[in-house]
Amino acid sequence: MSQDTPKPRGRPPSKAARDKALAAAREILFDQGFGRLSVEAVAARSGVGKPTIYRHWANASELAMAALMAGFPESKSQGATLEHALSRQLTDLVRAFATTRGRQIAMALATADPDSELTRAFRNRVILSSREAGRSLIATAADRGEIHPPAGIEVTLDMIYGPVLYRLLAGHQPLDDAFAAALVDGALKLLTPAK
Amino acid sequence: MSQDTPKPRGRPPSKAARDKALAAAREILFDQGFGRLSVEAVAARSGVGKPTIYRHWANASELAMAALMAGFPESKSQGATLEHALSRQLTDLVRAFATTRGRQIAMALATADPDSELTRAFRNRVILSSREAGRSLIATAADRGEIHPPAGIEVTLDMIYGPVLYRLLAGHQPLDDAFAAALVDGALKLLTPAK
DNA sequence: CTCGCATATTTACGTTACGTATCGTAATTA
DNA sequence: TAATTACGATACGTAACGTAAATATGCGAG
Repeated sequence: MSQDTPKPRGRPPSKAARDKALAAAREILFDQGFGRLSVEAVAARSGVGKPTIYRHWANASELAMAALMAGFPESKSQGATLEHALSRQLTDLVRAFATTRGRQIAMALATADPDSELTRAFRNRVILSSREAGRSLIATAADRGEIHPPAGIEVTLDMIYGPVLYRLLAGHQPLDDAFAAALVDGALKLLTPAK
Repeated sequence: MSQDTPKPRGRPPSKAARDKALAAAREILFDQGFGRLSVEAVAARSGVGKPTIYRHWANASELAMAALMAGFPESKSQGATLEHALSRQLTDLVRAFATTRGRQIAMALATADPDSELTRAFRNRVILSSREAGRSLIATAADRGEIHPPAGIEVTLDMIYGPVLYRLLAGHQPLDDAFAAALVDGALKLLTPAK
């Protein structure tokens, strides 16, 4: 583990250039949308050279993911009871996805190369972190006897968090607080064994 | 209802050209993927003129949706019991989304103009038809007393069908038959009131 | 201090696809 | 026959792609 600094020679990558590109990308995403985010537009807006951007990200989609990831809130919801904790978490999550950013996230996710390293990071950070937080909430509640540990935890988690993406993409029903509350109800029904 | 033929003058739109374009689009989607589907490529492959394609569809994304829609199986699952019917339906659905087409559907959905008429049709036909089939399955089962009609039917449906899209996009777990079976279990747990 | 390296910046290039316009032709109705 | 409309072919200007070349710049190594 001592050789992880193989002595970087030459001019170091400019963090300033990287940050300027990310900031410009965020601005474009915010007021023009995902469809307008091109590498050329980011280069023009940020003053960073196009080849420099390509040295940092493979394409516009990866740049968008990086921009969307930066400053994404860590999901660390807590609460006295499982119901309370889930309620807080799902309400926040649904509200976050109800914004314009929600659709941009969906577009980035669908458009991105599924095998890319950054895509995996993006999924973990933005999509799956809430799911993992839910997993630990459930584990904690099971430990203190509040619920029985569910048999199929993976599918249970999918049934709690999947509907959010579903409504976002299909658009058949609104992403609102009532939806979050109903999800909590459903989750508890899944986690409470029929007596 | 008798005046719906306001006498179309001139040369009628060629159904042959339309079909050739759709066929070429399907071929390109099948062996090159969504990213390679351009209007120019479809025009070149089909022999249909580019302006003609634009006369039928607004852009490549709409053309892709039309191609993906054509020949999409109607979800009309049945079965003796609710469990059996759901099992058949969800197994088919999960298998359909596990193919390459699944990702193409997601990309089309995410990149399409959300307000477009064709996008709505696509959502209804490809994404929401299974959900509606599930709704009627549940209604039938409730009618014959197999289950109690759930309180929040919309969210219940989302919890059953949302996870499929979730796994497709997030890619954290496989889309396989075991997943479908576990979804059936979860659905029944939601639909069977705790005694 | 100077050398050499790796990156930044700028400019330019060839490619692809976009979406539109124009053209002459084919098909259909009045 | 005349009017109308869609067809295929072709060409155009624009936008963005991703890469290359040339020069400038920062930093460690000798």
